[in-house]
This record gives sequence, structure tokens and C-alpha cells, in this order.
Amino acid sequence: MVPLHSPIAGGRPPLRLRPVARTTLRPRSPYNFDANLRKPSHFPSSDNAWDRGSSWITMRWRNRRLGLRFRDEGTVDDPAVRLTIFAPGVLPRGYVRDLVPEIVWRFNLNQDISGFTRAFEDDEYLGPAIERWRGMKPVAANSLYETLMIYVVIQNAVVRRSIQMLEALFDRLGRDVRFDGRTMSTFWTPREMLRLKEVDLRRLKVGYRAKTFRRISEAFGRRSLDERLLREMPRERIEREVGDLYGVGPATLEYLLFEDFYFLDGLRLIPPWERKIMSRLLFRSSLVRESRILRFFHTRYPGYEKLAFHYLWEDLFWRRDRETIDWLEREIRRS
DNA sequence: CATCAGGGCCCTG
DNA sequence: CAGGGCCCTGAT
Repeated sequence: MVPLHSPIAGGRPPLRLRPVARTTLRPRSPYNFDANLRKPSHFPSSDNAWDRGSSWITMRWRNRRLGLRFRDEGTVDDPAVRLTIFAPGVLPRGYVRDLVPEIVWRFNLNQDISGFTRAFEDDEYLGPAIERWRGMKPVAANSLYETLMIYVVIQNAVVRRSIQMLEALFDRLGRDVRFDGRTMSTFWTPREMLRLKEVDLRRLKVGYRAKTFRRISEAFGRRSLDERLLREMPRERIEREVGDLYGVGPATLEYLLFEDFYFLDGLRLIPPWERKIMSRLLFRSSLVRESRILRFFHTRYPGYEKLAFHYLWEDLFWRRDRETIDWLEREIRRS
């Protein structure tokens, strides 16, 4: 397989990381390691990797590039995750104590979804997905800024192009790290991105998004948006703060509220390709009205519309791992 | 070869 | 509120 990105990102050799800290995390049950550390519907990206029971991801935190390795050491009902932190050198006192709660949030270890799985384990549609993936939750994995970069990259683009754009950005802006036998990309910071002028960003073939990237980076560079404060705010406030960013519209907000802020309800919008796929999955029809799909989730799974969608959606893409689903391949258009 | 939509969003009228 | 424009690419 062709590597996702060129071997030397940013023109510099990979930064070598070594293991500096280990700890065992105890997620709230039910917790399904694989279903949380890998989302098969997401396009592959060189900043993370997964193998059954193990997961690797890079991270920028307090001016350092880190590598994280997660290992599944528990069960769905008695979960335990072994975390190893890789860093370029010795970490200052208090660094890890501060980092761990952030990791707990980013990987959504504490959210309790037992009410959902209990309520719908016998549901005609959700039952089989819950059987397979009980303990799956939304997972941000990245910072809010990084997630926004990804969402901008998927706007108005097919999957293949999104991958090209993100990897071009990694190559130009992010430095690779090497840890645990792997070489992986790291994200850039807002300030690092702002060092590139709009025309230079455009050379990476991101098109009109170059302007959006800069505007969002400016907002985060000014610290006008504090992710940790936002997490404590009510939904309406988050929608206002994040929705005011240039380039963030209804579709991006819809994703963000679930995947980054973990609101399990409030499904309002079905993007065109999800509409096609859900039409097929739920109604065995090539295309039903958006309102019909919305009504389906709102009447059957009140309070859990988004999570219910997520279970059906990821279950379908896990199935795609095991077998070829022709109609789905046509919708994904990876190549 | 040309045309067009794509996992949107902004701006204008 | 509708519709054009926007960067690029692969499909048709």
C-alpha cells in the first residue's frame, strides 16, 4: 500500500519519542475499546493507527509533540485501558497530571451511555449493532482546532480529495514523530499555520479553504476560543461561539456537537451522502426524504437520536471491513 | 473534449 | 430564503 504521506514531513527527519509515563485508565462501563479507538467510517489519517486491542495517536500538548499508545486490558463491563505516553525528553513536573484529564475527555472515557444500550438492546434496528458494539461512544480524539481542520477538509470534497488535502497539510506543516516502531504525522498549531500565506496554502491544492484555514487559525491563535471552557457551556452557547467561526456552517456544527462535545441528541440535518446510505439501510430505497429519516430517529430514539445514528452508521462500516458492500462502495468513492 | 457534483459555506439580492 | 461562486478532481 502506498504510504499516506511522504516519508519526511516538513523537510525534517522524524522526531524520536520514547516512553516516559504509563498509567491504567478505568473507563466507565459499558466501554468497547475497539469501537471507541477506531471509527471505520472516518477516512484514514497518518496521525493515528489502530489494530485490534491497540491504538496509536499523536498529540500536541503544551508545546510538545507526544505519541500515545492505548492497549485494551479489560472487557466491556469491566474496562481497563493501559496508556503509554511517548515524549521527546523528560517531562516537567505536573505535566502528566494535567494531560491525563484531557485524554479522558478526548477519548470520552467517562460518559455513561448505559441507559441507551439497556433501552434499545432489543430494538429491531439497533439491537444487532448494540450486540456487536455495546459501549461505543462519540470520540473526539483530537483537539477542537484539529477537528475543525478536518471538517474543513471534508467540506465539498469526496473522500479521496479530503485525504490528499489533509496529508498535504501534514507534509507541509506538521513534523513526523517516531515512536513504538511507527512513524506518524503530528498536527500543526494555529500559529504554525499562520506562518503560511494564503497563496502558499493554496499551493497545497486546498482551494478556497485556504482562507477558512487562516480565519480559524486566527481565532484560535487569539485564544478567543477556549475549548475547555466551551465544554462546560450549554449547547446553545457552544453553537453560537463555534458557529460564528468563518467556514463553520450547519453541517459542521451538527458533526461537532456530537463528535466533539458529546451531545447524544438533537439530530437536525442529514447530509446528502448520509441520506443516500440511510435510505438504503433503513428503507431499502435509493433515496427517501430527509424529513423521513429525521422522523425515524426522533420517534424511535428520543434523546439519543445521534447516538442511535452512530451505532447504525459505524456498524455498517465495520461490516464493510469484513465484506464488500457494493452499493456502499459506490457512495464512498474513495478512489 | 466539456460538464458537473462533491461528506458546504459565504454572500448577495 | 434562493442561488451563484468557490478550488480542485474524478466520473460521466
